[in-house]
Amino acid sequence: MAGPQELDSRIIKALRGRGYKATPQRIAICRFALYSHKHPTAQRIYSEVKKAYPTVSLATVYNTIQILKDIGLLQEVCLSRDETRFDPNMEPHAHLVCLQCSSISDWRSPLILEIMKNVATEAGFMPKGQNFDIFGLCKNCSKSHIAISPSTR
Amino acid sequence: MAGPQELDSRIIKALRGRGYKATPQRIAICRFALYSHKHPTAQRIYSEVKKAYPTVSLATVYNTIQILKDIGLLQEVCLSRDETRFDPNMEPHAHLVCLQCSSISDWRSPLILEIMKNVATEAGFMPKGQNFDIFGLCKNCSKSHIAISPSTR
DNA sequence: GTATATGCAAATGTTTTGCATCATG
DNA sequence: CATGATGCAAAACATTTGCATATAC
Repeated sequence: MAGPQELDSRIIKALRGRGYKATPQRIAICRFALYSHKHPTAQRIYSEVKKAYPTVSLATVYNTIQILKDIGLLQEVCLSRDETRFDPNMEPHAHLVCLQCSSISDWRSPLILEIMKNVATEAGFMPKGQNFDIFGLCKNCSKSHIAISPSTR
Repeated sequence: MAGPQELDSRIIKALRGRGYKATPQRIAICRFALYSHKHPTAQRIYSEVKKAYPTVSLATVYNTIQILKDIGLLQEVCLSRDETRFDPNMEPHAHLVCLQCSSISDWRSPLILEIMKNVATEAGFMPKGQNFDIFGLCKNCSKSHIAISPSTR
């Protein structure tokens, strides 16, 4: 397991390696965006970083997000017009988005890669990336759903 | 094949059946949103309908889109923050989004349903809907890509 | 010391809302 | 003819931009 200071030095290395300055605000933003495992929104990152740096601006948050996208460490997950989230998991995977509690969890499946292969061989489409969102009820919420309305159909 | 007037009467039936009035603007909007096969944006629908109804407003377009979503004839496809499109194909399918020519085509695959089944049995997640976008180069664009830069890697 | 990043405020673009007028059923 | 829809303008948001000041290297 990587400790906090080890994560920070990874971040600093990644930024400097691409010619970006490793400012404290940027490091804090990267820490949350890359390692919080929360699929955060820009606002959420902003609120979080504000605790340590009260004068930080949304412009800086967006600027840093853009850098992370450019260097391939973060991708956008656009669930709906007003629900843009960011995801540091760059491997092909699906998001299980709970319509009740709004939780988002990652789901890895070899079938995703298989679909992308099929698309290439059968449609001549050359895939570069993907975003797969599955909307429904998570394990917890579907339990309580059954408990509350057992005869719904 | 359904003729234009047959499509219109389907639309009118769908609207009235749910207690909505079938105004000419609404019919024109539905016609384009449901049958143009273009995955249009709200602006695109607006421009198109403006040709026949120059005073139509974006508010009416959004209002009608909302109705179509409510009655299950249309869904949102959020490709990125400034690329919200609408899709009348309510069957599970993927979108092949070309990064070069911006074309979007539908891709049906039984593997998508299989993934949704796996998610249910293995993660206890009860899927209600999905959105799967695959970004890359379409058949045409990948051809010209190869032609222009044969040794790229 | 210099180039770059920050934070603020203003601008942008999409979607939503309020309301008086108008058209559908 | 009553209810609900339209079109306009203004409001609400997230995101981007411009610029003077501050900071990293």
